[in-house]
Amino acid sequence: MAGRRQFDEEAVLGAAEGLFRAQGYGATSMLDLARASGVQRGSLYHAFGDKEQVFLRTFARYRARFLEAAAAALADPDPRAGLAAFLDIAIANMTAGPVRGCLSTRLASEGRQGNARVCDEVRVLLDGLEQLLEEAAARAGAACALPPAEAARLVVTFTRGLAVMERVHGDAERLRESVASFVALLFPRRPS
Amino acid sequence: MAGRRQFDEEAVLGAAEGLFRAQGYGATSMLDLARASGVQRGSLYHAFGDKEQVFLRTFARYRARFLEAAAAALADPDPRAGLAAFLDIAIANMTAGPVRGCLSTRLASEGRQGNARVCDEVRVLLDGLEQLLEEAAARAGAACALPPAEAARLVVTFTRGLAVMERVHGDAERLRESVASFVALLFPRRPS
DNA sequence: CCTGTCCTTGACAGCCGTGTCAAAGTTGAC
DNA sequence: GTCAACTTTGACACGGCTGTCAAGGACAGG
Repeated sequence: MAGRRQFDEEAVLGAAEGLFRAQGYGATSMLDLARASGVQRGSLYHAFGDKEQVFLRTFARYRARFLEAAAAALADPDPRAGLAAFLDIAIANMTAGPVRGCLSTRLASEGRQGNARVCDEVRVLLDGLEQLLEEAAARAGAACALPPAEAARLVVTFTRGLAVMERVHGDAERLRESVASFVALLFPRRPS
Repeated sequence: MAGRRQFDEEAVLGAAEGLFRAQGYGATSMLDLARASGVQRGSLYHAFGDKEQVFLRTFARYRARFLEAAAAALADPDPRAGLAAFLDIAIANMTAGPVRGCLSTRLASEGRQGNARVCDEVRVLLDGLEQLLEEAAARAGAACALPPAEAARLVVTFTRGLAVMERVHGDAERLRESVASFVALLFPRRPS
């Protein structure tokens, strides 16, 4: 029952991600994490320190994965298609799989009141995303109806709104309709 | 120390609104409500029943106030100005005063996991808002770059995104910049 | 004045969550 | 084989939150 570490750290972080995503940071207890991962609470304290550390490890993993996927989608040579692909990923990210909800938006909503460190980490993710979007918008040139910086901020803000609407309606199709409207607005079809 | 009710119910609901706004539903305890309102916990249970009832009373009051203000702003004969005025109100709603944050977005983020009843109430508010916006967009006619229903949903989604960004950056000016970009997109200036 | 009704207050039991720790077991290196 | 280092496990003390309740005070109507 002891000796070398018994549990798979990746599996724990995966379980933690699901819980944080569904319940947020504050409402998730170490007991929840222990139950969901099948690891004793004491072992988690021993291995990670406390909940904040579990979170930081979980979120770093999530952020890397998310930004990588976003960059890949935005790399499409057609900027309009790239934006659409990115937004598709964003929707899939919050509606696919057993656990719904957008992790970063869930965390962001708790604000600094919840945990300042958590809030800072979310900001880093959103700033990184804004950077990617701005570069993509810059590549798009005049096809984009707004200057790159403005477009990037608007897209970030819009995706946060999508995540909130997912919580309220739980309807992925509805989100896709909003995305279509939004893309049409930001990348108007040229009357050629 | 007893006899007729000692406290002002409105004052209690006002304090409750501030707490729910800043901390959300789940993270606000009856003890918090008691401390913030200066009313003993037992009295609150006696007068309201439980936290959910306090919430429902608080939110009904908030919703009526918010929708009324929104309708007033959107009544502007110039639809573009109406939308801008509404978005100004939305920003003021989440950045003015001692307590920051948007109540409905904070609540929405907790989703059904938090409390299904709470989520339902928020949906009622957002549906009501969408209705108002759709009517305003219909009045705007071709000045609005999207069909009324799509425009309305997009505006609702966008305001939710604004609320999340407020949590992350706490910067009202930044929100106003996003609003300006968004209005420009939805109500493009005619090259006359 | 008296009585029923209502409100306030402090206390209680029960549950949950945290963070710590000692006991006990396992492993790998020497 | 021995030993040190490490992990697991259950237990503990502590504090917060909930919902309830009995005791007691205050008010209004008869």
